[in-house]
Amino acid sequence: MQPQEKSYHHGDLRTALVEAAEAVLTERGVEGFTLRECARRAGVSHAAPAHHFKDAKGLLTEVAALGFERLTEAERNARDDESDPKNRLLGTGIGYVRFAIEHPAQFQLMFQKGLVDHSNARLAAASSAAFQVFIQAYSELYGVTFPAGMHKDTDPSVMREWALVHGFATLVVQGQLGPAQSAAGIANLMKFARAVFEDAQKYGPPIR
Amino acid sequence: MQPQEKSYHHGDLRTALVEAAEAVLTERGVEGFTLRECARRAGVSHAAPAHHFKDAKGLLTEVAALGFERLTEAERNARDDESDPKNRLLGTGIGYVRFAIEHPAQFQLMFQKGLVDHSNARLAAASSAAFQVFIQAYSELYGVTFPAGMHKDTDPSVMREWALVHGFATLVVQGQLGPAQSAAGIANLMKFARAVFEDAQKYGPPIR
DNA sequence: GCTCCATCTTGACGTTGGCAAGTTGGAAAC
DNA sequence: GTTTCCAACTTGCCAACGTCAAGATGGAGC
Repeated sequence: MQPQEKSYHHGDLRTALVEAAEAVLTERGVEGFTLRECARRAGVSHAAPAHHFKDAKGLLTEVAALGFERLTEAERNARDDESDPKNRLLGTGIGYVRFAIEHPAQFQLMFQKGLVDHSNARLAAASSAAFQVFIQAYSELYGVTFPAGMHKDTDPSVMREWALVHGFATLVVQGQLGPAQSAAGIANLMKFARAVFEDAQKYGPPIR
Repeated sequence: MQPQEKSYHHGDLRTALVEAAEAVLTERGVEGFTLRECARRAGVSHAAPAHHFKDAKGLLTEVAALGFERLTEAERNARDDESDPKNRLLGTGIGYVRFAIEHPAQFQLMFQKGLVDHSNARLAAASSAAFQVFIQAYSELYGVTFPAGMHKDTDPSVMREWALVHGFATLVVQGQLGPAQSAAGIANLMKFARAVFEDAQKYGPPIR
């Protein structure tokens, strides 16, 4: 950003494209994304991105990986907002939902098969990390341990928690629940999310 | 299908296009869908669909509405497969997941904002009906009643059930869990789904 | 001061969705 | 039985897209 915005031949085009892609996604949604628009916003020709990303999917994969890293951060932050240790798992889910609400297009991209390259190493690592925060919070709350690097589809109890949170987040993003644009709408949805998760925890396994 | 496949000027192009669209979605996924390919498969020119659907979104909306109607049927069938009345809610969820696994592209389409016209009456009705089966099964199991035509985002307990099922289904469709292509993979996932839902029910509210 | 090559540009190709204008042929009207 | 009409379909066009190939450019390193 700061170092010579107009060095013309150079400049940090790679990150500029990633930032442009995020802006396009935010403004126009996943299906409104075009590679050429990203190039325009970065101030380069339409063929320039090819020198930094193999193709459109390559750029989107980078954005998705970044999204998973931010999702992980959002989970951790919301978890650490909870003073009561019993609420740390709940908080993780709240952070998950809040990220989805605040970055709906990125969230949609991250979890949409075919739009990103799932064999990408950074993406896989970031995706796994986001899941690990979840499993860690579960382990701490219920006093159980799981093998490191456990597959996502192993334990029904962990899956129950993740599916609940992910289901709520996707329903919001997909517009199946109330409007998530205005600040009031967001606040309502977040309150509702907490109510749902608390309801689930109320009937959950005994807490150690 | 039967009546004069080649009347040339006529024929049931509307339904032919819908069937072609479903085939394209199945073969190429949501992002591989093109209106022109549908026209090709129906044996008409690329501009013919415009006389039956306003645009590509119009055709996809029809397909999505049909999908919701089939989802409703799948929920009911799986629910009625359960002899034990306590398992009728669980069965509804199983039917939901099975539909998603067997028609991943359609499922993705149905729940993707921006690809379909959400103001479409038939789509809204079909979507609502699919939710109603769910809420009905919940009511019967737990002996509570909800106002007819209740909004989706009203009751935390119902939402907890729906989000869990929808979350599991989307995670499967999005490829976050195991492979869902082979018959063995599908069977594994369905078994896992049942385990997750049973786990949730184990800790659910007291059954009347 | 020269050379090299990564970076960027220009231009092209094939494909898409959508619009406009022309064609066709069955059904309704006479 | 002929004519008229209009919904259904075709052809042709446009702008925009992603991607590829070939040429231009200019800073880094020698």
